[in-house]
Amino acid sequence: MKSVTIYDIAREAGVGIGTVSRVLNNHRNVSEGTRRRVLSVAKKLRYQPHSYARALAQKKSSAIMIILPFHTTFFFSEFLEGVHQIVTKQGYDLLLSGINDPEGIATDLKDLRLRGRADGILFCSMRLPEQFRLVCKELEIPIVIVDGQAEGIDSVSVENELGGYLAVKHFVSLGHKKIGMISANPRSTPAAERIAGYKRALSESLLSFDPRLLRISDSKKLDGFAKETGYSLMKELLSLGEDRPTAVFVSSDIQAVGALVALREGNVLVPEDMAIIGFDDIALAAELGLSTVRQPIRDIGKLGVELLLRRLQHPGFAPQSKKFKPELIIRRTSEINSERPFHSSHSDTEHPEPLQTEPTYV
Amino acid sequence: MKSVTIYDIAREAGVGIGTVSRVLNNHRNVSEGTRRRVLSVAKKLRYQPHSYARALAQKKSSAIMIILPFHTTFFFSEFLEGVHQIVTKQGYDLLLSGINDPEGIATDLKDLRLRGRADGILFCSMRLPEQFRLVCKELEIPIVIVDGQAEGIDSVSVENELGGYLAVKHFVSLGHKKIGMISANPRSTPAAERIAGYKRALSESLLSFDPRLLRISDSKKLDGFAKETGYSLMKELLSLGEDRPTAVFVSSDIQAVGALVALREGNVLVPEDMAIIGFDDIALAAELGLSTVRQPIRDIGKLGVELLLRRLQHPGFAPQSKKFKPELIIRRTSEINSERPFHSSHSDTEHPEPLQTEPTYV
DNA sequence: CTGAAAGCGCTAACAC
DNA sequence: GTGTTAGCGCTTTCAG
Repeated sequence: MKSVTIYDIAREAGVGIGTVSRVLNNHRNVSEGTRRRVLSVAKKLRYQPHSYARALAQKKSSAIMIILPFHTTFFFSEFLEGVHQIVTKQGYDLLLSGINDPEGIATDLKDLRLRGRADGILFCSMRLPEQFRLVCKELEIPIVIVDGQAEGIDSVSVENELGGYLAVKHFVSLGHKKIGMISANPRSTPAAERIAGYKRALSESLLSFDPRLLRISDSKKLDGFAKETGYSLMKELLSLGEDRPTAVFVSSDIQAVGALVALREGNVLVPEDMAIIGFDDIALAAELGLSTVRQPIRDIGKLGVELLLRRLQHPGFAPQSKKFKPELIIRRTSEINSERPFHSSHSDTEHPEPLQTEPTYV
Repeated sequence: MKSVTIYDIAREAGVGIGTVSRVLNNHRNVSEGTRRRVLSVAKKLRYQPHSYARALAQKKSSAIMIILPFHTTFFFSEFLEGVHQIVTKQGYDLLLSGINDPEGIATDLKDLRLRGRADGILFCSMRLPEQFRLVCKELEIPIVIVDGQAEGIDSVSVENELGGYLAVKHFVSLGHKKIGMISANPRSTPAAERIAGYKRALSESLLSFDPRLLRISDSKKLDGFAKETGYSLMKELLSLGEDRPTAVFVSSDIQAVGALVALREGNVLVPEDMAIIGFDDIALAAELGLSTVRQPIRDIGKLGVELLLRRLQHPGFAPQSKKFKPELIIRRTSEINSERPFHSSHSDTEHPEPLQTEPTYV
């Protein structure tokens, strides 16, 4: 390894390595003369600090590990961009750890060997295994949960209950009386909360809750946040015949996509025969004209790291649970009168110029 | 830092730290007895190795850095999953470094300080700055270029020329005579290659090349791989009036999405009045029924790291430039006779079951 | 087989 | 202000 170290530059500049270190780290108590000299030598030698050596000496890795399931494609790109943006600004590295199968998460986490590797962890969209939590506690690595919650741990998420409430209230304002819901497995907290919002809106609107109209997935896979779930549960709703709902709130966009397939197969017109609102506002939603409850995903990412970084600096704080307010995005699938019957999603109102709308990612 | 080190376990097991290290690293020359004893103590103390300390001592970080632009959303998720899968299997970490603005990439790369931080780099979807290349060379960090190429460097990409060729040949087989193309900025190699394929197919089919039908973006931003580009260039094509093409190959799906918007605004039926084929096969494409040239993105990711890891072990090899063959995916936007006039892509052939296929909406 | 010792490159006291 | 000296936790000779 011929790379240049602080020893090289110390020798060349005729000073001690301590001084070099001080200069490189912007410490005070360095005469302007030597500082300049050291700096120039460093540049000449094209010195690059060795991050791990520094990490060892400082007992601080300057890295954030983010753990997320690969299958929630909804998180990628935009979320990571938000995180990355502030992480790097603070001089941290981003360690990415994807989980292929949230079911087998415990095993995956075992291999993580995160001792000294990351100063903090961003744990996304999964239930935090108790075991893992303990390991981190022992290693004194703080965790921030994103898109989820747990007692005594910092977290940032969206007000799911409110989201469900808003969606249903919108249906009510449109005059719907029979409002159904397709939900993921309520053992997932977000799913449970969205159901709660659905129920609150119903009762507040003096609409009785009809258990037949609430279809809940018992799928373990992804807790039911999958296209297939939306498809099959919508089939169930359709089988109700005359009693089927005229509007359905679906607990995620990806399920809503499945539901729309079922509707098309059943020749049910959307939104005329059945209105649909999803949740998340993934890129697909905009393109498909799917009304939805939007999560400010990039901001969630940013706030997540901010919380984490703050805790790294002030470990004492009481754990916080931040909540973002979701936003109802009305598109074609819940419009009452859509002039353009078919593919008219670009009537989005949130952005004036059609082409500036939802930057589409996948 | 009260975490347990090899000293703790050495003391507890009554051996030297050297022995502990040997046991932990599965070295030979350790008696079965001590090995067992050390291992049990390690487990009891819940020892976790410190990755950075090890990295320092080994002069090997066991990490791969992946550098990609955030805006090529097409890469995320699936690509990272492919990479992650094999990276972790080999005991490496994944360091994610996103580039917000490929224009300012040089600056971003400067702050990377990758000395000792990563053993290798996966450089995706951007032109490799010469400066950066030199730095890596000096640091002896091998680079593999993904979705691009450069003289003397390992790379993996797709046969873009062939992709363009296939798309246009398909149009020809459908009877189209006036075939246009919307392209990103040809200073991007993939874009240039796709144009070449377009031209080859034309001449091979004895169709004369009409310069007016080839619209090329001169946008610097993302090299024109953006929805806006597709939109405005399609507007240009439409302004040709009677001379406009009856089929258009678009150099990326994301641009094709923009083009479709322009078509809808112009009341041009797809595919009746104009057929469209994109490139990439992002998830949106399936949902929108967009015909496209598919890149095996996950495999590209896998092969990329494999190349990289191989080079780490055998630095001597001559640089390789691997190419995947793209695959033409026919969907609604290039079908000749679709019974369901607009959004009826369910005739996809690649997946038998309806839910596995590309559900489109109503 | 195994213990002791010498680093890996850098930071952080601690003297001068 | 600046040089020197301990480590950080682990791997790797090198003796024995």
